[in-house]
Amino acid sequence: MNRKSTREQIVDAADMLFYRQGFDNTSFADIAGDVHISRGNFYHHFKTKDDILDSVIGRRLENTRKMLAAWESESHDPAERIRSFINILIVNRAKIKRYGCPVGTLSSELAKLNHAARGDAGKLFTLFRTWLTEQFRALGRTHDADALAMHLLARSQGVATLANAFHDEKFIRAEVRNMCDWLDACIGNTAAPARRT
Amino acid sequence: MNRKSTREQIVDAADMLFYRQGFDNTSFADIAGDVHISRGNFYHHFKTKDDILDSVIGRRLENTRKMLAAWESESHDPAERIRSFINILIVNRAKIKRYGCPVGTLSSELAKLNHAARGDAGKLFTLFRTWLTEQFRALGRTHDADALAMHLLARSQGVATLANAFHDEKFIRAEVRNMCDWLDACIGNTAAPARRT
DNA sequence: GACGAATTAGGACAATTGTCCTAATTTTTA
DNA sequence: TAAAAATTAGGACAATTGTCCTAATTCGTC
Repeated sequence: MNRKSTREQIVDAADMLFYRQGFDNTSFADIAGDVHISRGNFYHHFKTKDDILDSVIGRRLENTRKMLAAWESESHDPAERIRSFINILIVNRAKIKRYGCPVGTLSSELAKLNHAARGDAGKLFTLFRTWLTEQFRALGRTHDADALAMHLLARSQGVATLANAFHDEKFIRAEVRNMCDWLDACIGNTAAPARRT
Repeated sequence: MNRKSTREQIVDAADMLFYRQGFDNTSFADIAGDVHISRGNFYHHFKTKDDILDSVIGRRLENTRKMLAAWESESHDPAERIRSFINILIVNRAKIKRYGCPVGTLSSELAKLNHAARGDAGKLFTLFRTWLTEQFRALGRTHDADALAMHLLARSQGVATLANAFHDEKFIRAEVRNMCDWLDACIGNTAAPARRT
């Protein structure tokens, strides 16, 4: 048993619903229905809807940090670590096909809403960017590590967007192979490496 | 003078607002304010908000077809045509930085809303996909033309998403160079070509 | 200039939204 | 067990939403 606190349950449900339906499109009623509490009960745990969003983003940031730390402990090889990043597209392929990338879609939505939490959502991207940069630097690509990190980040974003638009999991697999080949070409090679498409 | 019809003005304003603020986040009041008409006037031109969305998507489809036709008439070289596609990231860089890609963000939003016009919005992607596939086929990449088209489409999507998230135009320019290099490596070469990052 | 059609303004309508209050209930503490 | 604190339910509240009705106005045509 050991039930989670109501507050935790709210953040859990909100996290999932914001991902599946979008932040703006998710109402207090939606979350309340999921958690099986009354709508009026929210105010005791969160003052505003934006407060829930802040908690959700905080939770995602924390989970992401844990995931990155896990990848670091699983392998000391930077290339293998980067492959762990690339591979989340495969691990989460079913959800990505249905709802897109949780980081990218939230960032895009909050940008359109011109929402105050825009910057906080961007921190999720920064987390991956900084971490990837470190790995590429460890690979010896000291001078263009950040550019490589951004490049890889962009490609995984694009894959998620198209996989969602075309409802295509096979495309994810093909592009993951593509990215792994690209990574192999990067390894221990400062000059122009070969690749295939 | 030769003023546009009210209906056209509504679609114009809706097109812009849906792009900048998102479809769901744009109200009748927003559009009415832009066109300077009363809110009650809408029903004479459109029965529902979804009807406006349909018109906006239809307009975007038409404009996209015109753009593709223009690129075809401007050059008979498939590679040059593909470069025209890549270059829209540069042409629209300011808007992309602020609002992301109009195709990708609409597609993502309608997916989250589970909106009926999801499929229609996807046709915008299909338009680019089919056209790019034709160009790669003309380049001699007959067996993997569609994969190359999807790959390029995904990369431009990712660039738009990250440029928006990080408010970074320089990144757009860098990735456009990157994509052009990749294209050069594709030209007249069925085997694995060289590239740089 | 008069008539009919097209267009427009203004507002009613029910539904939903986020917010916030109060009272009841449960849980914790002494 | 009794008092205090934390939690919950239910609903009020104003604002906004998309929709749709009616009356006034503008327009083109004879």
